[in-house]
Parts: sequence; C-alpha cells; structure tokens
Amino acid sequence: MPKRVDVRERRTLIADALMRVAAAQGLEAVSVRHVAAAAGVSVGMVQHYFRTRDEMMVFALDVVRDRNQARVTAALSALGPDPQPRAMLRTLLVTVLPLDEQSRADGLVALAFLAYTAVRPAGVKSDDTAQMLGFIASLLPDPDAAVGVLALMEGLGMYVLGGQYTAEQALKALDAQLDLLF
Amino acid sequence: MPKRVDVRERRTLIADALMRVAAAQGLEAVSVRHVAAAAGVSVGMVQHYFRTRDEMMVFALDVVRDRNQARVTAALSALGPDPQPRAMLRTLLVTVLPLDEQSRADGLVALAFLAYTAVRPAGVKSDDTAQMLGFIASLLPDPDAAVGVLALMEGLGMYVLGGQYTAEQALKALDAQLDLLF
DNA sequence: GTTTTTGCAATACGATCGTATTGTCAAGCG
DNA sequence: CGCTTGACAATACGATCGTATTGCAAAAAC
Repeated sequence: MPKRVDVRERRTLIADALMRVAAAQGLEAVSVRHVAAAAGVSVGMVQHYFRTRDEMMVFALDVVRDRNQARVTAALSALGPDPQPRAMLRTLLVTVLPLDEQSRADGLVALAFLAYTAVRPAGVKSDDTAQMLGFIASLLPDPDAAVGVLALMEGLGMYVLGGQYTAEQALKALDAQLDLLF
Repeated sequence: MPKRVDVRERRTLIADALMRVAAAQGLEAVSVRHVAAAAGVSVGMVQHYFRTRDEMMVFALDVVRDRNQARVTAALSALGPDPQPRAMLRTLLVTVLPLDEQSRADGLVALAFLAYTAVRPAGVKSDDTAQMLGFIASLLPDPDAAVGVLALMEGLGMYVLGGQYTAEQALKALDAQLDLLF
C-alpha cells in the first residue's frame, strides 16, 4: 500500500472548496471540475473521494451542519457556568444568524442546499430541527413558544442574507421578541 | 405580418411550464429544452420569446411575485369593508404561508429563486419587502414589531416548506404571536 | 400579386457536464 | 526483490447545455 491518507481530511478539503464555489457563484456552478479547480486538485482526486457529485454535495451539507453545531456549542460553553436561560437563548440565536462574513457564507450555502434538498424526495434530511426545538423550549418560560422563536430566527437570517435587513434590525427584532417572552 | 399573438400570454405560458419544472425537480432542472417540453412547444419558440435563459428566469420570477401579490390583494378585499387591523394582518400572513398545494408549489419556486438571486450581484431584486414592511407596520400597535412579524412569517413558511412544521403548528405559532402583539 | 415581416421549427455548434476507464507512481508486505 | 494495492492523474465518452443560424409558412401591407 502507498501512503495512507486521512480520508476525512481530504474530503473536508474538497467540501471547503465546494462551499467557496457555492457561496461565490451558487450551487449551479458547483461542478466536479470547478470544485477540483477551487481546491487546487485534479478531477481524478475528487472522484477518488466521492464517487458521484451527489455524494460530494451530501457530504458538504453535513460539514455545514457540523460547523454550525460546533459554533453554537462553542458560543454556549463560552458563557461560563450556569448562565441564565435568556442569555443562553440569545447566544444561540445570535450565533446562528449570519452576521459576520464567515457565517454569512455558510448561510448562503445552507440556503442553496435548502432549495436543493427541498426537491430531493430521498430526504437526507436529519431532524436537527426537532432537537433544536426541544432545546429552545427548555429555555423558555412558555415551551410552546419555541416554534415561533425558531421560525423568527430563520426568517431573520433569511432577510439578513438577502440584504433586506441589516444586522442591527435583526438583533433589535430578536431582542424585542425576547422581551415579550421573558 | 402574420397572425399577431399576445406576447405576454405566450411568455406566461412558458413561465408556467418553467415553474412546474422547478417545483418538481428544482431550478437545476430548468433548461430551455425541459421547459419547452413541459410547455409542449418547441425550443425555437422559447427562444423566440426569451432571448436567453436568464431572461426567461427573470420573467418567471416576476410572475411568481405578481401572483403572490394578487393572492394577498384578493384575500384582503374578501374581508369586506373596514376590517380590523388584526384580522387584516392575519389574513395577509396566512395567505403568504404555503399551506395549500398551489401556494406550496409557488413557495418552492420562490425559495429556489431566492437562492438563485442571492448570488446574482446584478440585483433584479425589487424592494417589495420594504413595501410589505410598511403595510404590516401600519396594522400593528407597535410599528417597530413589523420587522419581526415579517421574519416570523418567512421562517414559518420555510419550515412548512421543508416539512419540519405542520400547517397547524405554523398557524398556532402565528396566532400566539398576534396574541402577544395585540 | 408581390413583398415584407412575424411566428415559429429544425438543426447545428461549441462548451461543459458527470462519470467510466486506464495508466502510473509510491509505499508497505512477504 | 518482486508484488500488491491505495492514491492519484489523464483522458475519453456520451449526454446535455445555452445559443446562433437557417428556413419556411402565413398573414398583413402595398
């Protein structure tokens, strides 16, 4: 056998290139060749790690989700021990909003993937929504309000991505909602 | 000159076919040939009415927006004279939510277009958001809450489209929010 | 009746796509 | 030292893409 290689790392390298292409030119521009070029590797190598384009897409989608999850976890644990529920919730929501340039790129990719998966009948959809919903509900005086809170966050993120809302507007709306709920 | 033809009608016919393709297989599947086939016309005819694929897309996007606008207007005027602000607002929001099969298809197309236009720098984006925002604000006890209301609606629509929320959940969350605001 | 112009169809062209095939080089095993 | 095998690279193939080109029937203009 030749040099053993960290498969996961190689796949992630390619997925990163995919996301750069998708953030810059949309999912339509994500072809095996483009991604290979963006990653600075050969088409053959991409094929070596992903048998089909779809496999590559699904993996990239997973990476995006994991990144978001990690961001949230990091932000929450940065709050120190025993934070107030409201502070935790606000941190969670702010973290997911596409406010800085990096999370904005991630948001664009996630949006593209959302439209992508909305059509695919063979759902690769994990139910991290249900999990998120449960977590939000546990922080809320009225657990039933979690559905609305999550939707509000998603909508705010949408409009920030689209440029119709500024980051300040989104944060203000979010805090106003927290004032109503707590 | 030969038989004069209603250009707008022909264009709309093609745009309708485009939307059927997009709703069924996503925007990726929207090619000139596919749309022509779905419309039951020749490729040449599509080219006759749209010089480029992008022109066709932009027109279809306009059609979707006009349809939504018309739906809202119709629903509002069906309320009769001098309706209460809260009733108007609820009608507006419910109308835009993708609850039935037709508006669900429209929502899918709109979502696909959202991801499509998010990348295009040469924005074809009209600011119907600002208009909608102003209208919502005029119905609300606290006009500043309009930003959140619009975002909530968008987010609810998103999750309903994605299948994570049921129509009942979305309506419940919406009514809960209206209870908070009125 | 001729001419002009619109409405469309057919086809061709070059680019790009996803993927299959094939070859090659290096590293570990016996 | 062979020999196998994993990690690529190169290229080929057929399909599909957007669009340009060409042709033609029919109706209005003259």
